[in-house]
Amino acid sequence: MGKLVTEMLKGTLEGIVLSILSGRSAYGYEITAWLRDQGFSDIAEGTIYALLVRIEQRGLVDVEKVPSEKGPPRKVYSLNAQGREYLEEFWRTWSFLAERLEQLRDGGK
Amino acid sequence: MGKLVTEMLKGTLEGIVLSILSGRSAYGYEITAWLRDQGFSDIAEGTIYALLVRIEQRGLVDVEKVPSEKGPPRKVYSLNAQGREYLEEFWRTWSFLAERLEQLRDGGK
DNA sequence: CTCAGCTATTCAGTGTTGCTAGATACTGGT
DNA sequence: ACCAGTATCTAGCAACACTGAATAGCTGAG
Repeated sequence: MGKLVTEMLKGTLEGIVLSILSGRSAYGYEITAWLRDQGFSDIAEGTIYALLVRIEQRGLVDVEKVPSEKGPPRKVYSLNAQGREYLEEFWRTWSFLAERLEQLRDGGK
Repeated sequence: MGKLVTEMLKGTLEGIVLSILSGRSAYGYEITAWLRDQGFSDIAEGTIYALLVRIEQRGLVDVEKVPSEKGPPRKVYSLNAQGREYLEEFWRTWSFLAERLEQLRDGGK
């Protein structure tokens, strides 16, 4: 991919991560690995950590420090009530945008 | 809408505008008005003009100055071959992202 | 004629976001 | 002791959309 996907991720990456956390708790390293698996090949390590700090400060997730056998302690994030609310708002916004774009794609044919 | 849609527009607004131009030529004021009609209520005037300058500099559009009966001359933009190519790339990237997101939305249920 | 209001474009400054690139820290195997 | 894999954090950067204002041309009301 490249620059195009990078710009598109602005605004959506946050929703993606929250969406992952809505299914199960997870920590940064794990989320990054999972995203790479899903084809987001160039998502930078640091990006996820910075994003997690942000959503924590906004109170969308709860954090728990869990010791790991394989390295430094993990910070495990889980979506809280406020986060769920925000995620719903995210999906509404996404739907709005996706609809308009699909319309444009068909119309532009 | 608000901040959420603003962030999501980063990267997609460009595709939206190119997509509009793939159907017919248009000028900034016209595009802004059309977008507002489509529900993008808070797209700023200046944003579209800045975007048009950008895509012009990247050689994705051709420009023609056309006198207007109702005001200063219009800068009418039309998509050129390079722009069409770029637009296709945009749709590929969009599809990639949209697919992943739909998957997440279903999975997160 | 002048001023308000619509048309039309431009620009400097700001905030948010993801990336780059590196530092830091803990564990286990050689 | 050293290295690889796990795990997190940080400072500085670039791109993009928004804010708010300035500029400029035309028309119709007063």
